[in-house]
Amino acid sequence: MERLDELDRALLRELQYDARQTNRELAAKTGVAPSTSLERVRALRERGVIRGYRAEVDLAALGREVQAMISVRIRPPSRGNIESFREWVARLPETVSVFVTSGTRDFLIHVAVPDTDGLYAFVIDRLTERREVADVETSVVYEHLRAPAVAPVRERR
Amino acid sequence: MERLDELDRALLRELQYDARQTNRELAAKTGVAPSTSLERVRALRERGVIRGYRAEVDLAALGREVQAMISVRIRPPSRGNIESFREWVARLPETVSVFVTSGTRDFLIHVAVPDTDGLYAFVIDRLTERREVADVETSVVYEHLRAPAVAPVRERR
DNA sequence: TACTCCTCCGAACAAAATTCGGCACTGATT
DNA sequence: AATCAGTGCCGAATTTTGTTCGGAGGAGTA
Repeated sequence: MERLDELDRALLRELQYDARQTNRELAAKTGVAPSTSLERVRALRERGVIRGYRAEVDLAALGREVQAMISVRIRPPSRGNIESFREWVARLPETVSVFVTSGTRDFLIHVAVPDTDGLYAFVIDRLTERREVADVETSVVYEHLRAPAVAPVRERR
Repeated sequence: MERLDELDRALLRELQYDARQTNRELAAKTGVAPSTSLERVRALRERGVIRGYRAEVDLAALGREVQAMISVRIRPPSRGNIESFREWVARLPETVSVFVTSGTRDFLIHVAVPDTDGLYAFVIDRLTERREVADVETSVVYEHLRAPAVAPVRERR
């Protein structure tokens, strides 16, 4: 994969910070012409460096006040079991994201639910309906910090 | 907080799927006039329901091929220790996100580093420089699936 | 009915995205 | 040293979009 130069990196920093700023702002902040930044960003998108643009939504505002990380052990941890569980869990409405991991647990599931009842129900109703789930451990998430995308680029010249 | 109606929800779905589509597309897909969708989206942003817009970047393309979840126990788990560790770890360049959790561990840190050496170095150099870190457990992340934002809205009429 | 409050609409205007011809630079070739 | 191809960037022209705002329509109230 083609390497990224300083301009690419600056554009990525800016777009992680605010993906909806105008191309003109992007160009001004990175010190190039709008047509140049447009072309670079398009290339980054086509190369797959930028995977997409997402609105970050406040889960609490959607009525999902309680978040948790649930670690799951699958037995036996065969490819078939891992893959089918992965597909299934990623599609549940409670699921925010899924990590497939090494170690004593095979999955780490980030869920957001309306309340603690919803959390309990998720664990004892949803998860246990899967035979391959051997072990579950739930931790409530008090706070979730995203790493502040690297500080935005300051204007040049 | 003011409740969300069907239009708000449809707009959120669309913006989670693609935050860079034009307001006109948004309006067409949700069956309202562009001025209406513009006003709704602005309100959602001002209310804090939409927290921001982010480009999703392929970490491997940035040379961070290895991801891990690192759970950390802080001793004693006093407010001072928790808060200072949280601020410190969230600012490290390796950190992708930080979960403050209940249970036997106090933190879960999602990191992305160039290679396994980088991971090892993060754990034995960075983390252990903090006195309050009592215990660390590392799991390599083989795969990270984001829950597919709910299926986009189909065009009305 | 008359009134107020909202929400949404659509046309007009301002601003942005997008295209594309051409210039400048680089490196290879002769 | 001169030529040439390839590449990346620029800026003006064009197309598309964002944004504003007056007014229409509907719901609720007195």
